[in-house]
Amino acid sequence: MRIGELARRSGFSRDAIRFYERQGLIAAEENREKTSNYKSYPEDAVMTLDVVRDAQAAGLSIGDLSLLLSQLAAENADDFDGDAFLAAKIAEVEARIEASERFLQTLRETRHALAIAPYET
Amino acid sequence: MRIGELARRSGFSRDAIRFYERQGLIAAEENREKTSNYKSYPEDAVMTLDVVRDAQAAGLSIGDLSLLLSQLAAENADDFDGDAFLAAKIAEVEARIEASERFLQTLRETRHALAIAPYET
DNA sequence: AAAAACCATGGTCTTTTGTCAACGGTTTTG
DNA sequence: CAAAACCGTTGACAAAAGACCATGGTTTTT
Repeated sequence: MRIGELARRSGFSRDAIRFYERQGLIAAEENREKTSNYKSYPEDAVMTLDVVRDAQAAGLSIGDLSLLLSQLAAENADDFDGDAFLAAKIAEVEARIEASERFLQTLRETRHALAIAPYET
Repeated sequence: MRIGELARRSGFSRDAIRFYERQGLIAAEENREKTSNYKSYPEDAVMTLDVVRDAQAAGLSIGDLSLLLSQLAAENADDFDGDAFLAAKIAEVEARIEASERFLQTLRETRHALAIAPYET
């Protein structure tokens, strides 16, 4: 598919998609449309971008994601300890979720307090 | 307390604290140390910064936080619908937690797959 | 066949969240 | 008291994650 369709189906802008491609998160298919010079993206780019969305929500940087995804598709698992990296990222995300839940609690309590006494001066 | 102690106790750098102060997240006490011109921060700034840390982990921007905190200390709840804002932020954070958990699952599955077959080419 | 919509590339611009450096004062410590 | 550590202010700089614009081609629609 071309970038426009990918944008529609993924919910990202074309510019964002091009940016992700430059960062190595997704790749266009090898052979461009010969006549037009248009790029073509594989079906699974949509799924990859879905993961990217969640990963960003979880606080990962594009750089981290780039490492991870290249890791998944890696042919040489030698030059990089994937397990340690994964373990570290898992711990980070867990910590972020815990902090988010603490903060959620704060928000809820605040809301409650405002609902009870909205006109205190 | 002065900024150095606040930095030690909160875990933020002095520069970050000054930045937060400019953004209105915390405030120094009114009267500076007369002779020295040093600022003095109240005890509860430490707690505020703890909340700031969690809020950032939960994906809130400084701008959002600034609104929220000013809302909490507001004397006029009129010009701003605090409840709607809180409700929106609560929904956002909940969504982010859900996305984070989906991604966490992806990470764990990936780790598992790598642990089982680390040398696949 | 025009017009409208799409695409690639390259470059600039923006926002957010700080960091760093410099300068001149202040406080604490040896 | 001198050195070291601290403080305020200002201003420059930086990295991340895109948005935006211009240019010049390509498809699709009318």
